[in-house]
Amino acid sequence: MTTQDSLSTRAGASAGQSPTLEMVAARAGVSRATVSRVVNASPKVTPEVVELVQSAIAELNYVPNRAARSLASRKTQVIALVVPESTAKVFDDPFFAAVIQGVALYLADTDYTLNLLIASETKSDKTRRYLLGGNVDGALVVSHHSGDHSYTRLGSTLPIVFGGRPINPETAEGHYVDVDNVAGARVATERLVKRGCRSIATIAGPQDMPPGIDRLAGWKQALDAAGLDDSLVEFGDYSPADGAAAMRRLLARNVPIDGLFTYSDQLAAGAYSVIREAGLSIPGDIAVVGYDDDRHAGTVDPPLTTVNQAPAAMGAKMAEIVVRLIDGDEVETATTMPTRLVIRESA
Amino acid sequence: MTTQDSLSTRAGASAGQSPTLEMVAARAGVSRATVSRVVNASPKVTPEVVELVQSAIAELNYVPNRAARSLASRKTQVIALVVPESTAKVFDDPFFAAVIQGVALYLADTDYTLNLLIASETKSDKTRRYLLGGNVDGALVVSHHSGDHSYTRLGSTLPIVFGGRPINPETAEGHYVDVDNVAGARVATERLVKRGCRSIATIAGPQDMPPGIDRLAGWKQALDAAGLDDSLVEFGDYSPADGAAAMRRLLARNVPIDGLFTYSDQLAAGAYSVIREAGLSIPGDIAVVGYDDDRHAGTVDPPLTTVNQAPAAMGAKMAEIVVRLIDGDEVETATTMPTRLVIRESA
DNA sequence: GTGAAAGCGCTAACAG
DNA sequence: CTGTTAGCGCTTTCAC
Repeated sequence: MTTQDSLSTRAGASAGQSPTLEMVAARAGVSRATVSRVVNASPKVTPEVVELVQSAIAELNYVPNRAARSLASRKTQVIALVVPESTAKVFDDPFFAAVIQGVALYLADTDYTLNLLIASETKSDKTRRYLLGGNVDGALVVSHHSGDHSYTRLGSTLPIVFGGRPINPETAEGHYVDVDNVAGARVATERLVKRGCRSIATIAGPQDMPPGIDRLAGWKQALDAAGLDDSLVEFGDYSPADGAAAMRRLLARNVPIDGLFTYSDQLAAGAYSVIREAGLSIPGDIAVVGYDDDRHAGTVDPPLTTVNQAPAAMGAKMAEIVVRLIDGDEVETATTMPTRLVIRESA
Repeated sequence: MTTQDSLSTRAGASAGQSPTLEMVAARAGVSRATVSRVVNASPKVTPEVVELVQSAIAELNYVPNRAARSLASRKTQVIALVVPESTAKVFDDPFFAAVIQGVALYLADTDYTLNLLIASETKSDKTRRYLLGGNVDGALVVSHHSGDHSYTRLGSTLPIVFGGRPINPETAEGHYVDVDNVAGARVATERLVKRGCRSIATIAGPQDMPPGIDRLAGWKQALDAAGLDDSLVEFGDYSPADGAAAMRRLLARNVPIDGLFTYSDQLAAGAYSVIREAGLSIPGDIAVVGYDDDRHAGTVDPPLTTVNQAPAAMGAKMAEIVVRLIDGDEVETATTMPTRLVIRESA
């Protein structure tokens, strides 16, 4: 008589309750152990029996229960992808979005499940405990701010790989895969040099994290190697607006500039508008090279020459590495992904 | 002496094996059932005992084992976020990225875990079975292509909510949250009308999916209400290049145009360049309103007046709804998120 | 090669 | 309000 109807939502399954391993065993006329072996592709099971079990599985449309399997095997088959909240802007960044995509795509072909976890700083404890509480087999951490390598400590307890080099590799534990930012920036800048630019400026990125530091370093290397002045640097953060502001500052120096390398395509977009406002042409007056090869790079006017980092590949690599780590393989601590200069029309 | 150090990665756990509920019980001098009650915040436990148990939990740094809990309670506490692979471009789209972020953020405050699942069309079966195999308590589906509502069928078996209205709401099962695209487009167009524009064109989006259809309809509604001509429509897809091409076609009609509404900010960006090429000014000659309020909207020149959809809020709403559905609550099938006109300088 | 038995860590009636 | 008793569905020695 009670209003238990709302329960139906859960109870509704009455029709086809998920078949259990036991039901498969009964149907195939073998023991549960055997079914388990077949499911786990154990080598020592008679081919005929395998056949038998498999068809039973198919007929019943059996799907192993993850929780049970996990409980019994003491493996979760779950890999956490941790995104520090301060870096939640990560989702705003095509680069990270692609990394995440790469991770998900790679894992889709394995038996691992991806646990997307955004970790708010206020409850970093909760996250930490979740990770160490035996709820995941391994973790991936992507973050903008190196400071977030607070998770670095987990490295000794749980297989973990970071996206991007930690601030202090010597100190940090855990593996990481990074893109070769200095080489990328160097090659980008060299493009400008070869083009004949003699006064090359840069709108650098945040210097509190590796990419910002490395790209600036790469720019310097190229300039120094060419014997050019390396004092034309202004800093920007992420948005086109930052790029515009930085470009204004650069122009305000009243020093002729014929080449520009920016920390990101977004920054370049901002610089574009200011350059144009100033009545200058691209690449005629100022040739510009960006970084990221984001989706807008090819459609801005003129199409932007930039550095492609294959972020999806990086994500896949990270995933591949945790999996290997979980399997107990030895993996070198650092993995560096190559970068590629994409030449379009801005330089 | 040996270089076995790297192995410590896995072996390190030897020190502190995760404490079990039983250990907590022993330490607190109560039964496991009581500890379980405390952990699950059961109302009927003496405050003193709660105290006792909680300190034992704290001391032991106990974290409940999800698999065991799930197995015993027959709930997984997992919500899947399904992203059809063809829509993997979703990660390229700031809108969807924000939706995902909204989902993750919302779930972070609940006891649910987010399972990011990219579903390749080739193995949609695998995905389907995974979802129905009792591995998740509910699912969220975000996709560009309405066709992907193939997952629509799961609605009757598993709590599921879609992002965006299905092609055919009457036929589809499951709940969905959508943004009010027609209202958004109408308001955007009305802005143009109020501004005094009498010849308002539109660069519409793909007509094979709801947003494209709805935004075009909203534009028409505003025009019809004002008694203006609604024949100035050209179609574009996603890129600025499409927008440029469509604008060219519009201009080629040789009909005076003083207002333009575009399906997206990207399309507007393309239109911008063509309008300028034609020697026309914005908003002087042609006022333009975009849609999406993407991160570039505020930095283009002139800053674009556009429609903001609060994608993160939509994601949070989707998450909130599945959770309610899982709890057995009744929730209206359709939820519509409001839209907001962001007035800048282009109109 | 296959089966039997014993749990994995936790929740859920059911007593008391 | 708290303890007892059974499992949840699967893996895993250990015999046969």
